Amino acid sequence: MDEEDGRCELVLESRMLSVDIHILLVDDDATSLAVVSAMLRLCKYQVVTQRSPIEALDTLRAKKGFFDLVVTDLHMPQMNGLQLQKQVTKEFKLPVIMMSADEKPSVILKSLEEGVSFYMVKPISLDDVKQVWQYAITPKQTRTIIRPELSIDKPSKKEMIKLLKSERTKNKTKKAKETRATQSSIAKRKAKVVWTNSLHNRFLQAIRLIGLDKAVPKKILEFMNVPGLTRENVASHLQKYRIFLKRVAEKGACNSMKIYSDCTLLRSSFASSHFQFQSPLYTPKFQSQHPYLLEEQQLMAPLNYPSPLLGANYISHPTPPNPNLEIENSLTHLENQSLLTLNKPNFPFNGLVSSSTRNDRNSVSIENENPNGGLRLNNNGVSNHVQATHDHNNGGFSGNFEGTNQVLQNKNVEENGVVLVSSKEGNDTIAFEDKIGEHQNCFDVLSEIFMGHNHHNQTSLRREEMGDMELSHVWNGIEMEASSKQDLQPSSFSAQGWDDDMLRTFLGDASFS
DNA sequence: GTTCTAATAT
DNA sequence: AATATTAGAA
Repeated sequence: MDEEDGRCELVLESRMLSVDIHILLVDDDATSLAVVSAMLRLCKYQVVTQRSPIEALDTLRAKKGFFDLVVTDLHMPQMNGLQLQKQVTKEFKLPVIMMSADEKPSVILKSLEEGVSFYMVKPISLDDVKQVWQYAITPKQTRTIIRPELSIDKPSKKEMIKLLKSERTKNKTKKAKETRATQSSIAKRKAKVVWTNSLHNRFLQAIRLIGLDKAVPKKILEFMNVPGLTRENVASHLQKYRIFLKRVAEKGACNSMKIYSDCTLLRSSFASSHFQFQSPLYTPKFQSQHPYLLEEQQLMAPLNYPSPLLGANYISHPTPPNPNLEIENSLTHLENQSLLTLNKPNFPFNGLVSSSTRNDRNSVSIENENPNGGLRLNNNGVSNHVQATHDHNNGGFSGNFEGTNQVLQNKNVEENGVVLVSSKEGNDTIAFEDKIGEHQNCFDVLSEIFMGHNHHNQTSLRREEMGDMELSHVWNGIEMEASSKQDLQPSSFSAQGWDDDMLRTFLGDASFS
């Protein structure tokens, strides 16, 4: 292995960090091994290759502590990828990335369930490879937010072949040249922060706590309390977020239907590209299975804040309260209605959000927790229609309607993929479903609608844990949990429960007649 | 001098 | 399209 080049440079807070990521690559197929290895090296990882999983384990034993990550093929004769993963996790506590041409959801799910960190469908793209470092052990402090911006143009097939040739003939001059060019372009611009849904949720949470009017980059950064994130990162994101708010304010609630249909179109185009599933790194269950991830919990400690209505009590959470928070200055606004206004473009529901997977379907449900009125959905037996009845006793609207029809009236439901489905009677739940493999997890659609933000490359998928018929309440990341905890506070925070404008968005104006 | 924000670059 | 960078205002 060449020790001189192959460095992965990350820019973090104006300082250059140089981190070597050592990857053990296992694949019985020689061609595949060569290609993937070349791609990894192109992205400046340190790679050791191995044709046999048995020998791979020997290598790991011989060089204990040397590797940060194992990337393995799934189908191998002596020992398959999952067996290897099990052994690697048990013996070395190393993260394992699975590769396979198999894109059957059942296979992908099985792998993730077994504890694989990431599943890449072959043929592997350079984008896949660029992401790989995030699952390595080494750059702990940066893993969740900073990605090295390896400004390499996607090589054409010809270039890839050329690259492989130069690899084989060890054309070092050319390689060194390429490396230098790449590194100089890396040094020029900072690594991009990937605003994942969870990071964005944290951003929104911070804004809620501060108040939209007082939310400026420095303060948001302080509240977000995410190591490595800079004021500039937040400023940039805030700018985008404000543009989104403006757009929503200008178009008004009626036109947000248009936003919805735009989203579904976005989804359709995404659905044709191949799927990537990301492990739910932040769920406690996942973390408990992977000791090396426990540190991450501290890294992304949930925002915590005292509830003014609960006195000195903190909302139950294992982590200590955010020391940056000043109750007197920051939370007084929560006692009036401004939160409702704030919530509107973000997360209008006073309830719990979960997404899960059941059989071949993704589903997302929003459950209204407001005890004083809200939306009630009754199962009318038609799976892609929803019936809603508002609690009349509490001064809201009432009536039955088929929401899906209203929203998707001009669309072919089959094409759109996302359908509204009703839930158990009395559950106060709106649920959405789509088909795995044909469409993106509908959670991303909801993210787009509620938060004006959708990170298409990071589709997350949750497994159902309960029985067959019930949707499980698996939190979609730690920030969702934080936000649900906020919503569990007394309803004075969001006086109306369901937001009328949002209901119009989903259910159409006819529902209010 | 620092931070914010609109504009602009990548 | 998303994020970083910059320049001038606050």
